[in-house]
Amino acid sequence: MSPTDPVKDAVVQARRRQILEAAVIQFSEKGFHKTTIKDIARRAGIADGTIYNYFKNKQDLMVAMVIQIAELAPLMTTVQEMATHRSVEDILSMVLHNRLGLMSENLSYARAIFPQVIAQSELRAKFYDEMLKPNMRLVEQMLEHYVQQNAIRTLDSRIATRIVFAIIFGSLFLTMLGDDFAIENRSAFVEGATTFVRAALASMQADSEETAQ
Amino acid sequence: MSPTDPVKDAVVQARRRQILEAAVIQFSEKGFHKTTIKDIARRAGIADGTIYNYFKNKQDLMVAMVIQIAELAPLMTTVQEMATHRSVEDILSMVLHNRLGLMSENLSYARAIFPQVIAQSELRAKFYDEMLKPNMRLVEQMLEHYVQQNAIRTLDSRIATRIVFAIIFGSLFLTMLGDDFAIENRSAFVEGATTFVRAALASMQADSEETAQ
Amino acid sequence: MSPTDPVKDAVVQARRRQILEAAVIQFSEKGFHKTTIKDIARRAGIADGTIYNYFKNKQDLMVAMVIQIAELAPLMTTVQEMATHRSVEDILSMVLHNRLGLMSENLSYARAIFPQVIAQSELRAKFYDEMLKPNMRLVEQMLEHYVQQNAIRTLDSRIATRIVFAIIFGSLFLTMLGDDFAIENRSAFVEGATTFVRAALASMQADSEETAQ
Amino acid sequence: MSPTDPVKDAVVQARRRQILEAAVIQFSEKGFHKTTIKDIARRAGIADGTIYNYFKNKQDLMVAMVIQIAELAPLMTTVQEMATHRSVEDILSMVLHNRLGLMSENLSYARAIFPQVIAQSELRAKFYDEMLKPNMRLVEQMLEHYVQQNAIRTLDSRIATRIVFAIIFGSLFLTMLGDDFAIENRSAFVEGATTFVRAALASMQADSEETAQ
DNA sequence: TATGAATGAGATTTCATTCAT
DNA sequence: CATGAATGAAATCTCATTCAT
Repeated sequence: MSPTDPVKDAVVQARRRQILEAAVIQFSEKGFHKTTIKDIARRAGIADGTIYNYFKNKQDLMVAMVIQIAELAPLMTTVQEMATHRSVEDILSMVLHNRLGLMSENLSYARAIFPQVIAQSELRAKFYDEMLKPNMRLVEQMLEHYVQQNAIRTLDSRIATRIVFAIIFGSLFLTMLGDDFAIENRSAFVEGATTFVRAALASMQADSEETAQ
Repeated sequence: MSPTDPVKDAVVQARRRQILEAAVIQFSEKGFHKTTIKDIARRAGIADGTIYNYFKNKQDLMVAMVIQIAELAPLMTTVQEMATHRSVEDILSMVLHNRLGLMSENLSYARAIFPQVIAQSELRAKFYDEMLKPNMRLVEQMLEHYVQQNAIRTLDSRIATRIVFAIIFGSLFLTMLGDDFAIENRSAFVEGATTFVRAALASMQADSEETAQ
Repeated sequence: MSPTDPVKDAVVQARRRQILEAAVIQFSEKGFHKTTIKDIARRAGIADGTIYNYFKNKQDLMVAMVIQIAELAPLMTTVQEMATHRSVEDILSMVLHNRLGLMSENLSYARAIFPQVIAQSELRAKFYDEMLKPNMRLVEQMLEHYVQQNAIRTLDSRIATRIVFAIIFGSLFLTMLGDDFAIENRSAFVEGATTFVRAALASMQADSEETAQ
Repeated sequence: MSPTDPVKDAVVQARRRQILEAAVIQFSEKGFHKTTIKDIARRAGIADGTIYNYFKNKQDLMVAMVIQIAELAPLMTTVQEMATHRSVEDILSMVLHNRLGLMSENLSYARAIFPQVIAQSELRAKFYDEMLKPNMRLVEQMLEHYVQQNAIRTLDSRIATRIVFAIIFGSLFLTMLGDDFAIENRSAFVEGATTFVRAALASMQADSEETAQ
């Protein structure tokens, strides 16, 4: 068996997934610190010690989760595909839809990782560098592109990007804080947010056109 | 000395504040769990045991912080004062300015409490009921008021409210995640967000007027 | 390995016994509260934490001791075996011999548990219900039996029972208080007590016979 | 004010009594270790620190209680008064009545001190030397006296003494263990015990007379 | 003398991690 | 690889005692 035996590799990956799934559930229910390795092992149906064959330590489980979240989120390709064909508004609508959907589908992940991502600078840096920054950069560049084409103006693209991401993470926040309305009317809320962003862009575009005249 | 002796009361309050300040700093730097009672005591310049003369236990420090944050935030009166004199856009601008300012001034508090507020349902409920819900309700009612006056239309006031609060908390989130731009260009960002919201409202209002014709 | 694996079970029982023995010695020497978990662990030759794999907490060690004392004391069967063949005096002699012997052989246990059995109502109830009450009831019923056969009279069997048990526990008490004579002349004392009880019964029986005539 | 100022002395004694009473109640209810100095101070209606003006430390409260119990129990004089006038049986009856009565009247004291008296060798020695030993010695000597007068025989006076005291402490024990019958039928039980001891003595005396003939 | 806030030593308990089987 | 008992560091919290007022 070579060190890259594909069968063994698949087994290892399956085990890692099994453990991570158990950990996500536990962390999201009880928080990182109140969850014990025993809790995770029980839920995964394995022995405590086995976890240490797949993860360096408890903290490493969190790191793996952040990485997995980052990998789970291929905003890039989707956006790039659309970028050539659509208007700014369409792109931003799509981003909002896509991200908000992703987050509510993975609410357990969010509850599991965000407390630690906020609290631990190491994890924070990882999340920012591997997930947030690339995605923001992408949207930013796209907006720059449209600005240069005079399709939109006035608003600094870095600020606009941050407003969009603020709406995304803010929505997640409201959901995590248990706001019933945001939870129960998710699709209406997503529509509303999209309309809102579209309206703002349209308005500002109109303004800039007027100014340009 | 009666149980409500004012001098003693002031001393007690001062001690509580001294301890809470030390705790906020430590929690925001190292997180709730990695901060020990000894850490807090040292930073406050007192003995470990003294903390327990002012707070029931470590968790009680968190609860006190959440309560203090809620008390620190008199959105209500401010909004109500303005509500009679200004336009919707002005009100929302004010809310955004006010809340975003408050949050970045209390970033330590945010870093200290949010990980636990997300992770602990008890704390979450306290934060939601005492801070978030009343403030959202207030903005919601104000929007309802303008809707009835035909000053704005189309957008469900509950959704609009949530978008505004999402922008607020989302911005806080980006800041807590260490987004340099949001931190370094706070005032520009606040301006941008305000402009954005104004533009969206204006646009939607225009739409509704057209529709109404 | 099933949850009732006999080998594992034996190992667990052995560990529990090892820990309990260490605890009994320490408790009897220093008392429950002055004995630390570390003391017990050291004497048992294990780590502090290991104790908690076998006992819920420190108090649980006391409970286990009381239960063990109760199980250690099969007065019942012994008495019942004899009841058909012997006289009252023989039975009571046997009970005295048996109990006094048991107690001085387990003086460490007595010193370990009685302070807590007296002080804690929960433990007191357990000791009374599982050890004292059944044994007293047994003697009581036996005396009732002889009373109905006219073999003895006059004395209320519940009172007689309590006198016998008072002698037993009182002797234990004197021993625990360090009365040298009671300790050094145990067998003479046991003989004396037996003679004493026999004499009392004989005398009262004689009285009742005279009265009956 | 001289160091033996009687007024001051009386005040000091009153304070000590006040504190000790509070301590006895608390110790008997919650046990020595679960009772805090604060508990005692509250019940006595004074401040924590004040207790330390009257007692060296918490342990000293126990010592004071044992001394007080010893002083409370003037068996000596009573016995000595009677010794010249009465029979052995009367004396022993009196001793039983007196001691059993004393103990049930001071059940709180018993519950407060015995757990510690058993557990702490220092306290045990004090109790034995100052309370138990003198009283046992007294009864012993009295029995010796009657033995020499041929009023009684056969039974070793040291053993007889211990049986009597075993009955006394054993009764206390049953009471402390919560035996309802012993508690509710105290006087019947005391009568029974007296009858029992009388009967035993009478019987043994008869035996010895027969043997002597 | 009385007070009660401050102290800090010390005990219990938890639990991540290791490692022999 | 899997297991889970053993480990012991570390943290919270209590409370007897002190001492400035």
